[in-house]
Amino acid sequence: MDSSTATRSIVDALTKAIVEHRLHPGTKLAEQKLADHFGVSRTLIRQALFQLVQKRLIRMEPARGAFVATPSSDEARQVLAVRRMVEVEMTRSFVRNVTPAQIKVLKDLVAEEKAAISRGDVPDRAHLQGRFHVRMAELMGNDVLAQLLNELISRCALITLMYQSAHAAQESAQDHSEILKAIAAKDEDLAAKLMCEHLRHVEEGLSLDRKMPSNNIAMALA
Amino acid sequence: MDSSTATRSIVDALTKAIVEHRLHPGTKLAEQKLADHFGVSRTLIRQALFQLVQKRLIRMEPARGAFVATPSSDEARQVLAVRRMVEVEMTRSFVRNVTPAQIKVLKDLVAEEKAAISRGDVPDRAHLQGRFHVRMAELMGNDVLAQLLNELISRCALITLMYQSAHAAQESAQDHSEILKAIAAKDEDLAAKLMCEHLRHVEEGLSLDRKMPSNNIAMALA
DNA sequence: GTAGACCAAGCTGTATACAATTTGGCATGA
DNA sequence: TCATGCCAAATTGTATACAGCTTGGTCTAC
Repeated sequence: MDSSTATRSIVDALTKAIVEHRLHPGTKLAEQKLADHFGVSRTLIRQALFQLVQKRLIRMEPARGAFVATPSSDEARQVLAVRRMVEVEMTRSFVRNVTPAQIKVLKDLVAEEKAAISRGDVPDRAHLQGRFHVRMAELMGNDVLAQLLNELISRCALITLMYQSAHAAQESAQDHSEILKAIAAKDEDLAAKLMCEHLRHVEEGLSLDRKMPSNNIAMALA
Repeated sequence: MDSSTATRSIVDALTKAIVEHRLHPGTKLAEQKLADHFGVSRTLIRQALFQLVQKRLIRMEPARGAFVATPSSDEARQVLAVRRMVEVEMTRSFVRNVTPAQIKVLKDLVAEEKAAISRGDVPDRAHLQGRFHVRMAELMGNDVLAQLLNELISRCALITLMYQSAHAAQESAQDHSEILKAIAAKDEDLAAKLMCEHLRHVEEGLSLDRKMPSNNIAMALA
């Protein structure tokens, strides 16, 4: 088995668990437990953990271990400020070259998102909420942009888990619908404005009450 | 010694060597040689290499090893497209709240940059060229933005090494001067326009002739 | 009963060992 | 002369060993 794949699959599994809110902020990630779970040695787990540190999804404290990141509200605001810079311009660029097929892709995505919300599926909801934005970047054919946005949005998943009120998810899906409508109408200014407002809504929707973390790693990764 | 620091210092040293053009695209990074150089075991080297993969500064081929990244011209264009999205908006935001002290910081930086160019110091030049942009983000107090820009600019350092013609560096420093002038005049639109044009200049300045890599790791890291 | 010291168990940080794969060169044969 | 096959050396991928630190609890002293 090649190097990348083994470590990478661990990184992906942990990333997914964190983004989908199955591993909560503050949860300790003990190396031996993860090693047992994945059936590998601690060597590979450590390699994966170091990569997650760079993705800002976990933090490592010297001699104490790895913990799921707990972004501060300051960090939350900064991430969203960056997303506004990037995504408003991305939306403009997207509208200029959008095709009907691309609109359909996004439309289906919004439908999935709403379905996940209405059936109360937290992992799917958290995942799909971000996919709308990443998918737009992918459809533009700019992989660098897509990967960058994917990172920012992974961090946002942690942030919304910590700070976002429950009903804000529905509002978010509705925003996506309206943005998509503006895109379909090729109204660049409106789409950009709605995207900007959407991201402001998310920021404004952040409150400061944290939920308590649960520490059941095995269940989260099952 | 704590985990982060040991591995991190290796990551930093290698990042610096790559960004400052002392390690050229395509150079093989043999683990044992790096381990000997840094006086540590391969374990730590591998941890560092995996982090560099995520920063897109190197690539790892299964069972073959790590090599300094050789970004395609497509990737170069995509990175610069993202930088335009981010930095045009960043410039606008910066102008709105800029202070005289901040302008002085950037002014000194441009002076350093020009000095490095005129004395033909390639490492300093490569490093300072990017610092102008990162410093602006830092001065805004948005660490997330600063780190993100730092990553994009590290990749750009590789790109300009591969594709940028020699005299383009001077042009770049001149652009920085003019952007700074517009910022000092608090002319938001002009500063944003100049920043956008600056990044377009960089992109247009890319040609497709690659330089040959040299493989002397020890000298590059000395 | 509380505070502080101390010890054992567990965990992290790093090095080393070993299996599996690649690489480069040499020999062989067309 | 050039292609092919094969073997030794080197390199990567993973596991394991071990030293040092952290943690949690117990025991003692006040």
